Amino acid sequence: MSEAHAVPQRRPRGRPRKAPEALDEGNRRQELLRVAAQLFRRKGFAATTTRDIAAAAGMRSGSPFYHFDSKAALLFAVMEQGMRAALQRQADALAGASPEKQMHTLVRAHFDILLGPGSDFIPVMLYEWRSLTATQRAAIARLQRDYEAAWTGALQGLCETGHIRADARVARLMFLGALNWSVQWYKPKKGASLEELTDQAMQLFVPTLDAGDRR
Amino acid sequence: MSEAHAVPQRRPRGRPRKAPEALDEGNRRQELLRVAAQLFRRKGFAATTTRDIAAAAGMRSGSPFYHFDSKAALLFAVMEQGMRAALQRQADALAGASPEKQMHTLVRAHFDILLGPGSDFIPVMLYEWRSLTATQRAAIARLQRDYEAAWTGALQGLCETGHIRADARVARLMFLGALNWSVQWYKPKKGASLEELTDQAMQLFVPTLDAGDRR
DNA sequence: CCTACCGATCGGTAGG
DNA sequence: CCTACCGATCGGTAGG
Repeated sequence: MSEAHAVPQRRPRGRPRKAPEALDEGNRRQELLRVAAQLFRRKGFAATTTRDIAAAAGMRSGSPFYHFDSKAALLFAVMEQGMRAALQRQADALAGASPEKQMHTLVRAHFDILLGPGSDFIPVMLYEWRSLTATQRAAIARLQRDYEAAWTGALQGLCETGHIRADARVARLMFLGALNWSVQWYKPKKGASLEELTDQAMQLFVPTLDAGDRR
Repeated sequence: MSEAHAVPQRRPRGRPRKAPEALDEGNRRQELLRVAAQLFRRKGFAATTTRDIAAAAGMRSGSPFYHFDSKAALLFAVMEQGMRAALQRQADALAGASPEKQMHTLVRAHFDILLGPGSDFIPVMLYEWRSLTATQRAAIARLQRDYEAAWTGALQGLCETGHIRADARVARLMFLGALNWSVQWYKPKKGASLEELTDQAMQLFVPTLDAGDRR
């Protein structure tokens, strides 16, 4: 232990600073996003105050504005990060799957994105769309189009092979709607696992697919 | 927590009413519910001010509180009235339909409730659930259970006859989720009619049903 | 249902 | 990242 420095400086007001590590700033920002996503999901964007968010991150009321320009910027960052993570997860899953099981892979990855651990970001996107400005909306919509493209591809294949009777767009909207609704009723602890849920969804929507490809 | 049930408690003070016509007060109250539903749907409950609502109804800022105890009571009244109307519509539709077409009837009525003219009440319920108090939630949940009971009945029949492969509860959640999601993307003007949408949903969900019973 | 108003709270900022 | 603070806004109320 080194002896305490006798620094003659005026004692800074407030809580003594921790050691300024290089990664610290990014960590604090990330922590803000995490707790903001959680609160936005539970209480909604408008009903969540920046003071709520600061407190949940162990900060004072003005401090979130050191990391984000505004409350609106925080909401946007939550959705953007959520969509980027979702796209990554989707791509990883599809890369290691056979073409026949594409649909199953998409559903399984989607449930993980919606209901897996730490998954508040996409639910916030689904339920706070109207809280975005037009500019923000356009940016997130671009990411969503990439995400949906994978679904359109898989669904078109199933339409052409007669496994699905509806045009691919309507099928995609209905299918994703059915899955997205699960954030309203799924309870991780009790009930089915995400694996079982995936099987049930596949059996319901593509019953004519070979059981081997359905799972 | 406020007692937000729609108890029309009359305030003792205030200017004596003009013409004490029975319908007049109800009309203003009904108008408030209508514009509140519209605003709650567009901007969300927390982001809608009671001043917004008053202005949309052509009133001054304090006047909504003559008709409703609180903003929370207004939200509850919107959802309650929406559910009562939905139950009525569902019952009417089922009363005049053959048992085989039960499923088609339910889907068609549901689209009407969600997307038909003047249909802001149920979308508000779907997207502002978290803005209710626990007591309010319990009251609306009771109405929802009645609404879902009709679906459970129809879906159990389809499970037993092999038209649907999943347990009735999961099937109900997935179906209603798929339909409910339509409030996010359906545009009344362009695109399919509600009748066409119903046919597409039926073809997607119950492809093995006879075409005659599907429509 | 209007006028006039209040107390609380909110997003955000200056300066360190 | 904190302290101290501001201007705006909000839900709600008293009294008529």
